[in-house]
Amino acid sequence: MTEKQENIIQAAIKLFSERGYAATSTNAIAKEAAVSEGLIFRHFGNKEGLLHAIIKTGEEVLKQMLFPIVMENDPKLVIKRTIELPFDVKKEDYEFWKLQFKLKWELKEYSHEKMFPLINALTVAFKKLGYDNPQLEAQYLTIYIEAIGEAILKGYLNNGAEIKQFILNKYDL
Amino acid sequence: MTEKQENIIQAAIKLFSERGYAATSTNAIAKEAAVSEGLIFRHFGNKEGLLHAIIKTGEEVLKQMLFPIVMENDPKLVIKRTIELPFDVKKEDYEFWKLQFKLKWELKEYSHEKMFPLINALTVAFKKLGYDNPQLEAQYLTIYIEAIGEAILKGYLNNGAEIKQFILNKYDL
Amino acid sequence: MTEKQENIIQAAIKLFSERGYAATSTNAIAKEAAVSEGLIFRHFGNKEGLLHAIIKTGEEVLKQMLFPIVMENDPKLVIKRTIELPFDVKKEDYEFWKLQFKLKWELKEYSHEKMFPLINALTVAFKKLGYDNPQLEAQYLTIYIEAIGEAILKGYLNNGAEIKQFILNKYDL
Amino acid sequence: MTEKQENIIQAAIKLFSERGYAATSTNAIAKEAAVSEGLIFRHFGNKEGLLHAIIKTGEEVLKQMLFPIVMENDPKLVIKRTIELPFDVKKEDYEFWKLQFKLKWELKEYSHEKMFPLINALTVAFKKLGYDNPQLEAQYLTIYIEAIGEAILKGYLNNGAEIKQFILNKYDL
DNA sequence: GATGAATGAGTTTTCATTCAT
DNA sequence: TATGAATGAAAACTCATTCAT
Repeated sequence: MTEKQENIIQAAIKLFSERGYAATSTNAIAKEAAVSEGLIFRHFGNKEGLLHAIIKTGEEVLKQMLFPIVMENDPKLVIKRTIELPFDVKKEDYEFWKLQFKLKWELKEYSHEKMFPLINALTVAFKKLGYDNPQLEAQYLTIYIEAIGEAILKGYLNNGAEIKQFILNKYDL
Repeated sequence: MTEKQENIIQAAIKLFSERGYAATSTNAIAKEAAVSEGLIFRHFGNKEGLLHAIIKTGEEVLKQMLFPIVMENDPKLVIKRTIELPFDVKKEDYEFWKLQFKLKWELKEYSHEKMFPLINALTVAFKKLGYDNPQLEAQYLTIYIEAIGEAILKGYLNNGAEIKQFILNKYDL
Repeated sequence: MTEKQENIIQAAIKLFSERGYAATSTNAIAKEAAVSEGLIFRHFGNKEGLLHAIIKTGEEVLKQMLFPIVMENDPKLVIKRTIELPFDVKKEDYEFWKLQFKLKWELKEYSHEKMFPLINALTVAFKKLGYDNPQLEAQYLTIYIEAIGEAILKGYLNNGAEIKQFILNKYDL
Repeated sequence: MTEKQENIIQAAIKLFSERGYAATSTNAIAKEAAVSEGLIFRHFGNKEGLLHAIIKTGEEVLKQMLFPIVMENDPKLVIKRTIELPFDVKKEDYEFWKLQFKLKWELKEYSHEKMFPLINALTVAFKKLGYDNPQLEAQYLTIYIEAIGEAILKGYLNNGAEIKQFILNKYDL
C-alpha cells in the first residue's frame, strides 16, 4: 500500500462518511486525496473496488476490537467490555465508524453476521452468570450497544460517562 | 395534493428506501409513478424538494404515533406502549420507516429532537414509578426502542414476540 | 385587447428587455403578468406570436414618432427634430426601447428599412440646405441618432442636454 | 490551452454570434467543435464560464486594437485612426465582433468603460487641434465609431469607403 | 375567457471510466 | 506509477406547449 493509495482510502472514508457512497464523486475523492482521478481506477479498478477495500478494512478493525472480548473467559469482563466498546471509540476514528454505520443502510450486502461471535460470547457469559434467558440477553445487549454507538457518533449523547455507568449498574458491574 | 402528486411521493418512498436518496434517479421515480419526469419538478421544485415533502410526512406520522403515549397518564402504560411501538409497525409500512431511518444517516438536518417529547414522557413515568434515575432510564429506553426498530426493519429479528416479552419483563410489565 | 392581454404584453416587454427573448420563459412571463401560462398561448398562439405582437407595436410607435418629422417641410426643423428624437424618450418608455434595440441583435428579421423614410426626409432636407453630400449626411446622421439612443438607454450618457446642444450646433441649429 | 479547448471557443464564438448566447445549446457547441459535451464543462465549468472566456478574449483584442491609437502623439493621426478603426475590421473577424456587440445587450456586466482610454486620447487630440469642446467631440466621435461598427457588421453599410472618406473630410483629414 | 396540471423533448451538468503520454 | 485530457451515458432540471375543466 503506497502513500497515495493510503491517501485515497482516507479521502474516501472521509467523503463517503460525510456524504454517503453514492453522493461522493471519484473526482471529489481525487481532489481530497490530492491525486489524479485516474489513479483511483488504476489502484482499485472502479469506485466499488475502492468501497470494498474500505469495507474490508472495517471488518478487520471490528474483528480486532471484538477479539479480546470473545477470547475473554471471565463472564463479567465479557459483558463489561462489550458495554464499554462504543464509549471507547476515539474522536479521530469517528469518521471511520460513521461510514461503517452508514454503509449498513446503503449496502444490501452489509450483514449483521459480523456480530455473531460477540452474541455467542455474550450468550455464554450470561449463561455462566445464571441469567434466565442468556440468548435473549445477548441479543438485547448487542442491539443496544450498536444503538449507543450510533447515538455517540451522531452526537446525541452528551452524557456518555453517566450513561455508561448507568448501564454497567444494570448488569451489576 | 393531486393523485399524480401522491403517486410521485409513494414511488419516491419506495425507491429512496430501496436504493437510497442519492442513488435514485428522478427518471426512475417518474417511471415508477407512471408520470412525466417534469412533473416531479413542477410539484416539488427539485429532487430535494421531493425529499423534504417525504420527510415532512414522516415527522407527521411519527407525531401521530407518539401522541397517545405522550398523553397517557398511567406510567406503566407509557412504558409499555413505548416498548411495543416498534413491534406494532405494519409490514406494509416497512418501506416508509426504512426510509426514515436511512435518511437519519443521509441527511445532516435530520435531528434527534423529534424524540424529546417521548423522552420527557418516559422520564415522568419512571419518576412516578420510583426509579432511581428516571432521566437516564428514559434516555436508555428511547435509544433502545430506536435500535429495535432498526433491527426489525432490517430483518435481523425473527423472534419479535419473544424479544418484546423479554423487554416487558425487564420493566415488570 | 383585454386587460390580461395587456398585462402579458407589458410583462413580456419588461422581461424580454431585461433578459432577452430566448432567455425569458413563458412561465416567467405568466408570473410577472399574474396570469396562467396557458393564457399566453390562447391569446398569442405561441411564444413567437407574443414576440411579434410586441414587434408590431414597436413598429407602430416608431412610425408615430417619425411621422411628424417626415411630414415636415422646413429642412432645419427636420434635422433638429431628428437630433432631438433620442433625447425625448421618456424614462417610463426605456424598457420598451431597450427591447427594440435588443431585438435588432437577437432577430434576423429585424431590419434597418424602418429608418428609410427618415433617411429620405433627411436627404431632402440636407439638399435644400445646400449640403455637399446630402445622401451621406442623411445616412451619417441616422446612424448617429441610433447610436445616441443606444447610449442613452444603456445609461452611458449623463450629459444629455449638453450633447444635444453640441450636435445641434454642428448643424447650425 | 489545448487544441480542443480552442475548438470549443471558436465554435462558441460562431454559434453565440449567429444565434445568441441563450439560444445556443452546449450540445450544438460540442458538435460544432467536434468534441464531447462534457469537455466544455471540464474546461470552462459551465456555459457561463465559456462565455466569460470569450469575453476576456474580446477585451484583450480590443485593448490590442486601441493601444497604437492611444499611444499616438500626432493628434490628427489619433483621430484618423479612430475613424478608420471600424472599416479595418477583416471579414473573417466579423463573427467575433458581432458577438461582442451582441453581448453588450445580452449581459449586464458589459460596460462602456473599455472605451475610456480612447475617449481620453481623443480629448487630448481635439484639444491640441484647438477644438472648442474637445471633451464632447471625443465622446461624440466614440459613440459614432461604435455605431459605424455596428452598421458595418449588420451589413447596413454597402458604401463603406465612401462613408469613411466623408467622415475624414469632416475632420479635415 | 381562464386556469393550472401534465407532458415530452430538450438543456445544462455530472460522473465513472478510459487512454495517450 | 501517475497524470489529466477526453468521453459517453446518464443525471437533474427547464420549457414551450397542450388539454381537461
